[in-house]
Amino acid sequence: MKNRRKIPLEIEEPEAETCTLDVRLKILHNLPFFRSLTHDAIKEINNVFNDTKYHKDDTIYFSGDRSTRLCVVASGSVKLMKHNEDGKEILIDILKQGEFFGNLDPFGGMYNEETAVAQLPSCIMKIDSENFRKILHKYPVASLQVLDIIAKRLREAQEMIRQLSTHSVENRIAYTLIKLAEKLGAEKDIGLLLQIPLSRNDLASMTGTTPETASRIISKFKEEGVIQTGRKWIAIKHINKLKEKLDLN
Amino acid sequence: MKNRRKIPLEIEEPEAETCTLDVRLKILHNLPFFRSLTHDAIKEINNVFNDTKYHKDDTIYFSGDRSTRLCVVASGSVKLMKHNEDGKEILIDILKQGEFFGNLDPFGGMYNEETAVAQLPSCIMKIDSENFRKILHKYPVASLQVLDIIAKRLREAQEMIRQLSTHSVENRIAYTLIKLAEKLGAEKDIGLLLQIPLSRNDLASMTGTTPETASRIISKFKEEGVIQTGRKWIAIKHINKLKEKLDLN
DNA sequence: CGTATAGTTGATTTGGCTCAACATCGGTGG
DNA sequence: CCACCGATGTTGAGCCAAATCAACTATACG
Repeated sequence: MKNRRKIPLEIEEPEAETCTLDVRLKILHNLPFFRSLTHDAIKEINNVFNDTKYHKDDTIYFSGDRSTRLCVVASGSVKLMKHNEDGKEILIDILKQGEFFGNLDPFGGMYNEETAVAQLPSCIMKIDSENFRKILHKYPVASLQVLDIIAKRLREAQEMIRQLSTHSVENRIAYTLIKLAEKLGAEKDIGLLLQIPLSRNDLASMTGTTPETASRIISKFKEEGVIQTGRKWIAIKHINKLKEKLDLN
Repeated sequence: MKNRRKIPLEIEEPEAETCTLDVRLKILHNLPFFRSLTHDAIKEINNVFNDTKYHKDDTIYFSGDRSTRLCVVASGSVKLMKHNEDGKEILIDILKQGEFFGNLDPFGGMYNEETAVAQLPSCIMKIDSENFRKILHKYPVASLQVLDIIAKRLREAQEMIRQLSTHSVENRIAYTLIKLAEKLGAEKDIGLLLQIPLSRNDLASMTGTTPETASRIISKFKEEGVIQTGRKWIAIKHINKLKEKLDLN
């Protein structure tokens, strides 16, 4: 009856130790905001970065920590979250290789707004935001590109606000699954497999609901044959059906 | 019993026609991101801007419009909002003199994400975002400052998301009133008067609720003596009491 | 003044939260 | 290799905050 598989199906956990000079240069070069810089510039920039490896579930920094570092995911995956006084948490974003996070405005806020946790074994390249600003100052093109990325995140946040204000939980979960699929989906025989360990709790805190409600909706989607799931994994069989759900309401 | 005044109390509606060269230069100079530029640079920049006057409730642009303009509020006040298919709308922000909005990324999105409406008679200075980028490219300091502003907006949006996910409507309204008071409050005998026409509907769409619920909460606050209100205006008598509300829950 | 718009208030309904009991998975150590 | 246990996920029942629907009042504006 229940055709869910017993095994989490090969979620590849990337090696943590991929931070050789070569890899670093390549990553820096592929960063959207450094892409247009020369090789020499990248080399120079590389010197200002240092990197740290994290195990799964290690905390990279805590919300409220005084810190002025900008971080780049060199490998692995990072969860950004906020938590309330009462312990409730919300998951802001999941970042993959090449995405950045942390503080890039040493004057505005000297402390971190969110908590960053390695979702998988990860290598994080860090730079003091003061230095990063010097780089941006020196390379205006990079500056504009960073601007675009932040602007995009702002748009996404506003879209989230719109959804929280006006859409049902079912809608929001469908939307979130689609987004995750676009970002982290890998074609498998079972469907578009989300290449991250995603618990009901994670999904709930991404959509502003409770694990119980998330579970109910997921069960419903499963019954409808739209997705397949197991413990900490989700695969989407019919992304179109999910997208249809967005239209109603 | 009800001590609310009959008259909207002097909300000064700024003149729409304050877009003389002098004023323009002054405004440009006071823009947070141009503040550090020389007078000559400002003059040069001024040439690339042009301005348009809007009456109250005029639409500056519609969500979805194809446009690559960046806008700056020279005078007046602008509402940014999104609306759903079903007509429901959310109010993203209210902007005053010196704040900017619109599209500054001509490559990312060529169309507007929100609708912008003049909340008061307003003068809006506009620049093609391509030209704005040229300016930013030329003046890296400005670029970094724009970055900081966008980053701040992102943080605010994320805070809003957190609140929508975890706080009660009463909390959110209290929070929103405090924010508005900080931004738009003017000391009057009745308290901190919010210098904008703010309907229950506006308040509701800023906090992700319905006008009815907003009205109920506002009534409650009024009974508690925390605020005074009338048609399209709110004055805060005891902002501390509002702030206390944030702590519970 | 009269009318349209904005705001209030009540009654009813409901989506989703809470609390609670139970099922299942997967890792660990015997 | 299996049994066990903690973490994770599921499901049900009851409840509550807030949405909806609806009737009504107050306000400003022409």
